[in-house]
Amino acid sequence: MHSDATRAALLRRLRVSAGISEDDAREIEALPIVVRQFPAETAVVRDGERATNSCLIVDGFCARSKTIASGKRQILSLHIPGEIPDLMSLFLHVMDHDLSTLTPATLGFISHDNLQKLHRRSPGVAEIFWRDTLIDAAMFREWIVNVGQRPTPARLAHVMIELRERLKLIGAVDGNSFEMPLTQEQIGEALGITSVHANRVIKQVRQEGIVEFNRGRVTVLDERKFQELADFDGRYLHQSPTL
Amino acid sequence: MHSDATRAALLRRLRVSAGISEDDAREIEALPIVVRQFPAETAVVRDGERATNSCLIVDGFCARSKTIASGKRQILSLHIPGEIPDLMSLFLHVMDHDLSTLTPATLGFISHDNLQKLHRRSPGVAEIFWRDTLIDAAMFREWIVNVGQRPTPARLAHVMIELRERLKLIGAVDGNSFEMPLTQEQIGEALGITSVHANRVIKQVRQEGIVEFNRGRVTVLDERKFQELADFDGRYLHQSPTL
DNA sequence: CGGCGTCCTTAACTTTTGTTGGAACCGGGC
DNA sequence: GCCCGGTTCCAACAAAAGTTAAGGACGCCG
Repeated sequence: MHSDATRAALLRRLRVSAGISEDDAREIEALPIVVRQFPAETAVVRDGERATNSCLIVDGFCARSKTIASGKRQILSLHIPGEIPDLMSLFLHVMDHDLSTLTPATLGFISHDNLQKLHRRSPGVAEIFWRDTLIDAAMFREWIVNVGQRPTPARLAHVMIELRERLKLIGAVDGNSFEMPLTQEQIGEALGITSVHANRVIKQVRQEGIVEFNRGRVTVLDERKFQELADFDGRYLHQSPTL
Repeated sequence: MHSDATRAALLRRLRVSAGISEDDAREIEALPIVVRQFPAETAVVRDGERATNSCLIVDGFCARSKTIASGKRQILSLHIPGEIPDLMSLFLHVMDHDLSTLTPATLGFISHDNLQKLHRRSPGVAEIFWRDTLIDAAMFREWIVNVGQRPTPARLAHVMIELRERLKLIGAVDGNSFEMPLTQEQIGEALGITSVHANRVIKQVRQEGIVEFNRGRVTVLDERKFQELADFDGRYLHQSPTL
């Protein structure tokens, strides 16, 4: 079958994480997708907008965020190739948050019409996508815990490990290092702290020889300490479909 | 049709929030539900358990939470009659958080088998439930923002208003006051602060004449100040199905 | 009705985090 | 090579939140 690069990461992810059947894979391969390039730091969909497409990340990094009245911004999640961060807009038509690129990105747009049709035709695919939005919610739950309860160094380590575990699924971890293209300002927005405090925390874990963070790349120096610091239990990622 | 009290709050909520059809309502009325009583402060399902049922709150209040290694607990959401807090376990079989009662509660258990069958039979119902889990996720997103970015008095007010707006749907708001059966310890766990700080914050909003909180009941004294403090925009609750 | 346990309340003190402002660094464009 | 804008980094100080400890209110149960 014709399996183009656009869908490769998505199918790879679904195969590992959702145990997709070959029929379902074919259905997904047949989905019409319109590909478009975006520069870094650009809004893809904005809070309040009405969406008629959902967006597959083909290449690059994205983030979801909300901005409150005072102007403070909270990053809700990071997204990598193979993910469809705004699948929820299929049923929640008006966006309640922003989706934007972190890096230059190539995105594939899938119309809600076509997704709906596919669901009617193939309930199995519908379940896979439903499950995907449920995992999304599970990640939000863990993010709440991170921001609400963990000491700031643990927050940083936790976000890093979550990202790494997801990057592994698509084969994007290179030994002990991986991409995490955020500025310290953005790291602060993800962890619920200011950028200067983010800087303090990064400095601290660096000095303790646990992890290096440089120009959007994480390098783990002491895996044991890193894990211990992060208090990470990957069960919430629900990466095993059989469970 | 036989519309018993068990399903009343659920149907009321779905009618307002999801625009359910009469056929779908009949399907839901026909769902077998096993009702059980629970005392206050009791686990219904625990983190790590494998669920074969989902649980409809018929009466009483529940909360979802996660506990980290250090023993700290984060409350993720509050739940009221008519909601199915663990609908997600339909596809994410092993729980990644706890569901427990806050008050004495009567809960109705719906087997995953019956839910699956209903979805196959009636895709419209499946979409309604899917939408419901997506709203759940939207509430988590807002909860992240609350804990991550808002000053603590605003956090408190925001959680209160969210609860109130949801209680309105099932007709459980009595003028300017409504139930919120949490101890100050639990409020702290919801807001990501300690119980003594929760006490400070409650004292402050009380002294400013904004809101009273007493033995699990909220009484709003100054609605304007309350709204302003909370920075509340209910769009994320997606209570209008047409949008 | 007295005692016990839970929750609420507060104070004093410590630690964490935010704020402000500025210096050093770094990469890209000219 | 050099300037420019955005990061990164840092220090000094201020504010917010955590910790510990203890007294008081309140309801429940014996």
